[in-house]
Amino acid sequence: MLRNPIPVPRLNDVARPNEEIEALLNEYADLLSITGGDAFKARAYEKAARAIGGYPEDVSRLDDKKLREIPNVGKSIADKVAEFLRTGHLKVLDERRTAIPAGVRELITIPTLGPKKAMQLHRELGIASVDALVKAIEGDELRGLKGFGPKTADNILHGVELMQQAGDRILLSAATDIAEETVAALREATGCDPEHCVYAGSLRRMRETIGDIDLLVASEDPASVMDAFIALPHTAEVIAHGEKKTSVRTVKGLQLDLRVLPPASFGAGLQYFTGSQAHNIRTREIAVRKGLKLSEYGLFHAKSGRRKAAATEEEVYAALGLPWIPPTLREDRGEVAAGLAGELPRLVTEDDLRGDLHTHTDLTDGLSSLEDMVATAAARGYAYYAVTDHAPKLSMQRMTDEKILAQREQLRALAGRYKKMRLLHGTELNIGPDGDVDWPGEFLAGFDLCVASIHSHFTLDRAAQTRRLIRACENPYVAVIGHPTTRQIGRRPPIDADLDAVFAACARTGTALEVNSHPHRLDLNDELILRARHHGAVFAIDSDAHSTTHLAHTRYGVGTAQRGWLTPDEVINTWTWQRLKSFLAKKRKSA
DNA sequence: CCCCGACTGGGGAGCAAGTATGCACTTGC
Repeated sequence: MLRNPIPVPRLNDVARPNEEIEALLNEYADLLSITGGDAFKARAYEKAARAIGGYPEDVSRLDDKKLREIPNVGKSIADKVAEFLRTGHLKVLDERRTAIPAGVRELITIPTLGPKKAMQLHRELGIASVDALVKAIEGDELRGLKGFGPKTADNILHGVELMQQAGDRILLSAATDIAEETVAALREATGCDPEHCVYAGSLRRMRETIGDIDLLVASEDPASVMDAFIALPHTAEVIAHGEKKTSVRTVKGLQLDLRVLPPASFGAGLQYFTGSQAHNIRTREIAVRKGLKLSEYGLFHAKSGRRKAAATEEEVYAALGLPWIPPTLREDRGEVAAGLAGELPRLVTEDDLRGDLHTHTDLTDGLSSLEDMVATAAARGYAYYAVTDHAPKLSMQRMTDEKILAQREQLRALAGRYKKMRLLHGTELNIGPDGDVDWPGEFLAGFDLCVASIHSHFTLDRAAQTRRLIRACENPYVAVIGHPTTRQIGRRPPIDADLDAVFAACARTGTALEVNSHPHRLDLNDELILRARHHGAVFAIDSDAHSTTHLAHTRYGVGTAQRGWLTPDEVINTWTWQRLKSFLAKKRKSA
């Protein structure tokens, strides 16, 4: 079931049509499954939504015939897409929306609460929002309702809590899209200097979720910029509108703050509004000790009030005796001390990545063909690229020995076309409850590289989870542990395991830990990367792409890796193929 | 609803886990 519990705000008329239609079709599928009837129909809409969301071409530019060439899009759905593109509405969806309150759809975003139970709650108790459900549980109103025992109530409350941890925050990827679109629009505004129009805040630091978006513009003409900002089509409500700061809430409820500064203060403002607050407190302490005062307008001599630095961040940091500190490090995790000591890490960047070691094709649950995935990878300039489709134990994917061996032949045949990129044939193995994987060693030896991940039995106890992960590390053919904690932001908690023991096992056995770049995963996250580093483990920043468009998700993985202080030397897919090859070979020797 | 292989209709994944219930249903993968 494709759901998105975290509201993904979109600008009305600048959102990518593919994503807008994906959301619409998903909503329709949800409403179909709530009202019951043909389950396959709802599934068909979900599949089409996914296919359109991941489709590389802008669907608004496709005619009816081309629309129907998208896999899982037939006549009916193509007609609906065309209807939406033409009219901005979908009649059948509007009808369903009238019949089912939005809050009922919201209910099925609670983990463990599906369409059947949501509809039952609505039908029998008139519950039409998450809040109303929580109140009903707390008021013991579910007692006697068929299918809702005490455990179910507990699970619902726990699920709601999980959702609320993500709170009103949205995913890094969604916030990035909105911020980039808004910045692009503001750069066109009268009085805006395009060179000094950026986003700051937690988004610039690349936190995994974002509460609101801070925008920063240097201008001598603030009023014009503010007016242009308010006039953007996504604005639903103007919260504050002043000379220096304007805040709006978008149609999807996301807050955007715009601050306009004099050009001479831009660097100080950027430093200040990037944060984090804890980092700013550190830098201010240094300023105070030097007899200086740091604010969003600049670094000043405390006594004379004379400005010492303000135009660029580099200047401000330099005047404090610090090198420029990358925003992803500004969390008060020792970056100021490291900067003072001249020991800031040389962080891994997207340019450092020489390949992607975890990707899928339409042989399993991917949306793009092997040829398309490989061509897109080559266009990214990779030196090597691994195709790692799901292994048989994830039975929903229906993988067989024959299919994966046929894919290997196909890949080898393709290799001749790519002189600069080495194609690797791999698989994403399933780590069973005991730590076993799908195939025996002799079959695994045929792969160039194996990722191994947990896809089931998420609730084993701590000892069992730890044991299974360590056993997977000890498998000589497992090169990478994929999305090690299996958490999904706002959806699923991480498994309970003694991760320090697992990290130590990775370091000992020469197994890389994945930094999965999928915006819903970002797994390992920054804090766990920092912990794993201490054990001497190495990492792989992978896209886990299920579509050609997902290969670019590595930007979020790289941001997360930077927040974990990773250098290229610690990331195996920045290495040359020669070095990576010997890394893989060394572990296999233990077989 | 889509796809496929047929030509008008059938199949689409199918199981594990958990809970409530008394052997069934829902959820999630």
